Amino acid sequence: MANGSKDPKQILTARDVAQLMGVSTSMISRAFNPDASISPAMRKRIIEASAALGYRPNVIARSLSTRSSKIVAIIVGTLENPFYAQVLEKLSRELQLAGYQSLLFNLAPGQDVDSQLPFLVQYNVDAVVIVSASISAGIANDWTRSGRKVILFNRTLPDASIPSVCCDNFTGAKLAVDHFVQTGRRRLAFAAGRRDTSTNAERELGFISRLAELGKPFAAKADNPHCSFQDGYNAALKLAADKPDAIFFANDVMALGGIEAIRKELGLTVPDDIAVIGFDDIPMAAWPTYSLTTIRQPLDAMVESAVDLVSDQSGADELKVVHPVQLVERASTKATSDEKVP
Amino acid sequence: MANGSKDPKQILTARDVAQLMGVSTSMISRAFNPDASISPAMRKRIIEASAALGYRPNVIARSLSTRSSKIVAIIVGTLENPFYAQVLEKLSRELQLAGYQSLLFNLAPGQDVDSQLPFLVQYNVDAVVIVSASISAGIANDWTRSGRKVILFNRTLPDASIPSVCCDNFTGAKLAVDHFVQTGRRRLAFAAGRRDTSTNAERELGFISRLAELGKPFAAKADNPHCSFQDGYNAALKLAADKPDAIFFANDVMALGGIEAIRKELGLTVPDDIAVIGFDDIPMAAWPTYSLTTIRQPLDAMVESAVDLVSDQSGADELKVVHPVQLVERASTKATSDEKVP
DNA sequence: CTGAAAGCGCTAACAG
DNA sequence: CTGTTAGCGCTTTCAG
Repeated sequence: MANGSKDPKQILTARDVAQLMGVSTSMISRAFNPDASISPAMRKRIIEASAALGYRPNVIARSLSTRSSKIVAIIVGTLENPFYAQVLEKLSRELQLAGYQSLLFNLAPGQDVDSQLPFLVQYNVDAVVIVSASISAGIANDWTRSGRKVILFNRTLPDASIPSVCCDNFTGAKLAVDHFVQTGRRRLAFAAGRRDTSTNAERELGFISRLAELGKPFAAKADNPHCSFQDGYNAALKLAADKPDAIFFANDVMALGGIEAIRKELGLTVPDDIAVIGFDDIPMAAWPTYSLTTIRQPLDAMVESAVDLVSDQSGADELKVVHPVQLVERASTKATSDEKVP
Repeated sequence: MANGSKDPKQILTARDVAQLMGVSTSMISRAFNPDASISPAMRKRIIEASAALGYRPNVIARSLSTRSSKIVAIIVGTLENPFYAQVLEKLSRELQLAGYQSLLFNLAPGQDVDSQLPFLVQYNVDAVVIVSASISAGIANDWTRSGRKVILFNRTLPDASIPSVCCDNFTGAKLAVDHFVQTGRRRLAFAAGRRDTSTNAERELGFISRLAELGKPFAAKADNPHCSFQDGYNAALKLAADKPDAIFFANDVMALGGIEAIRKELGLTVPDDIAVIGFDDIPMAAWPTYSLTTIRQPLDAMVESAVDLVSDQSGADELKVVHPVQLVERASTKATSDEKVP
């Protein structure tokens, strides 16, 4: 019972360590603060003692003082699209490496970012990264004005000066058209994603404008609310009415759904009857059954840019980073029958 | 320039609101605290004024006082398996609904939980949910003893008294065996996952013991370090040497890889030549190409249990929740040729 | 039911 | 370089 020395709260504070070492608490604070004036010897002593005692500065208390929490909020929608699961994983990992922790906010289907932001202010987050969701320009500007960082990932907002990192969707779509044309396709169709996202709008614009540049006809287009596998499946069926010999899907998940529909429902083959190109290059695109030609987003580079923006002290606004894309050719667009996907 | 009233820091504190309303800061604190003694009228007035002014209590400051942050840490490994992406999504969403925020910790491939835990203590997290990763009994006990909650999701730790939520892996595996046997399969093989996880060990045990109960022979078994698509692919090839007519994979992702190998590499069909069962019931299992029979984990119920454990005040330790599983029959085990997966 | 006062654990001037 | 003194914004006794 009578545990003589201390109450059993088990967890040390800076003052405990200070008393134990016979120094002031400021000293122990400084020891953990890279650019504080403290003698190397003292710092070493403190760090070592802390390690031995198992003391670690309380981040909560620290952020109350500094008004900077070293935590960044990541706002994501559903993770059912593996691409976003990858984004989240890499982003949070890289942020960790850069010394940040990630507070995860899941947007329920109907929810919009704007309504969630006020919530975040309570957490003193240093930045919020919005992955593939939209935010209204007004709110975004309010936030950046109040000294907080907002970074869009995979979206841009033309009329607001918030930093964003994207890939070159426009060029990506053009690459798809060119590849179709080079491999002899004539009737190109497009399975669009949600109309209200910059990403999809850019892909659609790239597709259509390139087709126009080449003087090629445009077979058909289908719109899709959710960008899901099922949407891709349905889109392929709808587009089939116009007899396309190639379909560009706004993302890989939709393309996989499309391939399923082409095979199972229409009884056609890919790529012989219909060639298919997707966008993202998710791991599944490489699976033999699909072997999907796609436009690869340079995810690592994009994540790196995002982390740079988060940790950037320069306060440079209006930073819109655009990464180049690359077409990855697989069987879903090859015409030679020995390589075709059955 | 001369913005008379206040400095432009934009963000209100309890004291600001208190002064504006001519009450004490304690009052505004109480207004936001459900079980504090305050007159309903006063509370109403304060809540309304706060809403109008855009004031929200600062969570950081609050958790410094209360030593409870209303944030829970979720520790996950890779999200490349869609099942875990789903877990993360649902878990964080439900926690949000229950008033918690999720701090996400990504374990790099080599990293173990033990080394990360000390890190978490800094954040005053109310609980940590460890998803599909292992933790040593010693550390786990230390944590629970120091008043913090640790909850294992999809793992158990027999020799430690930490709460966990799992599905009935053992029975699930038995169901798979029974289903194979009932549909006339004779040479059953098992593609195991990592040996060092309770989940996989239970599945393996269930499979083998049921086979023994039935007096059936055991065709073959392959071990796999990563439980990935590629692992499943390789496992199928290795197991093929023993000519099984049915393979049970430790999870769906592996099963999908196995199906690919069976079709593309071995030139056999599913289910005619080899029937396949997976585990988890990820969305892809239902895709027509795979139409994978699988053991469904009741994810919603499991997440609900986890949230209950997090918010449970009863302090009841030694809570190991096990949810029943269910076999979902699809084409990968049907023998009738009109339904077979070509 | 309400106000005053004393912290939570840390950082940030300010002296020495 | 080091110690002292105030807070960060909120909660929580303790009086009244």
